Amino acid sequence: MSLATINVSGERAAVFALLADPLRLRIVELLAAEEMCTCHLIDETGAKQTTVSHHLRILRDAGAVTTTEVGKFTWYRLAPHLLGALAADLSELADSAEQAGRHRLPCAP
Amino acid sequence: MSLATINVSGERAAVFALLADPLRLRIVELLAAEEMCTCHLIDETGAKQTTVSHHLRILRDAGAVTTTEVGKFTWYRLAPHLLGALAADLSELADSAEQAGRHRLPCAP
DNA sequence: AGTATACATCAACCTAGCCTGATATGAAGC
DNA sequence: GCTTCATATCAGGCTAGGTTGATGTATACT
Repeated sequence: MSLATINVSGERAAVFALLADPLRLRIVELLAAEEMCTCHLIDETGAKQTTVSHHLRILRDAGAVTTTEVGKFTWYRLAPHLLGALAADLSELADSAEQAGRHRLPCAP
Repeated sequence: MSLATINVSGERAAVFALLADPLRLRIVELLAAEEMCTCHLIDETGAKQTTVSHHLRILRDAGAVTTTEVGKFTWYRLAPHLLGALAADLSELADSAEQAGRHRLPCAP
């Protein structure tokens, strides 16, 4: 596998990893519906404050969310194109899987 | 958060987790292009046989791939609708994120 | 029958990542 | 200025999961 391929798969895998935790995926789903501040997310998920803050940091570090601070509240919204790009990638993958010829390569050691 | 919601997010997160490892994602990408046997996947990825076998087991257990045994070879193909369903879910999420009204809920403790 | 090949499983190790209690920071209100 | 509230960070414990060498199990070949 080429280095480029490793990197591409690695970067995409990193974005999938963002969605691979149930609580973090739930947070992303909530933010997909509307902008929310940390207190809402704690309320809606029922998770501890530190836990929610931990996952928000992961999403922030990955550039998946942006923040606006208003007084003592911090508002989170989804970064616009990250999910869209991933959805496009995944759809393309699913399509090629659908249309892939089912011929078998020779097994020639 | 309701139990149902936990489960839904949990199941979806589990599918995303399948794609969250670079090597496993690479394997899925390769299988999206054509049916392959283990030896091809080892070749293409450059990973050790046991490592590839380990990831194939995870994909098998999750129902993401199906196998056909031909002699001493095992052919893997992607399960047809798993990726498609996930792509649809993700696109829906991305769309709602795009169209979400940017009003802010009150923060009323 | 004996050997080689393809693949799976096992056991052990190691790292990444999640959860949490304690603590820090910083804005609001009195 | 002190307290309160919202949120972030830190440090520690624990678990899940990735990698790997050794080993098991078929199948194919001679």
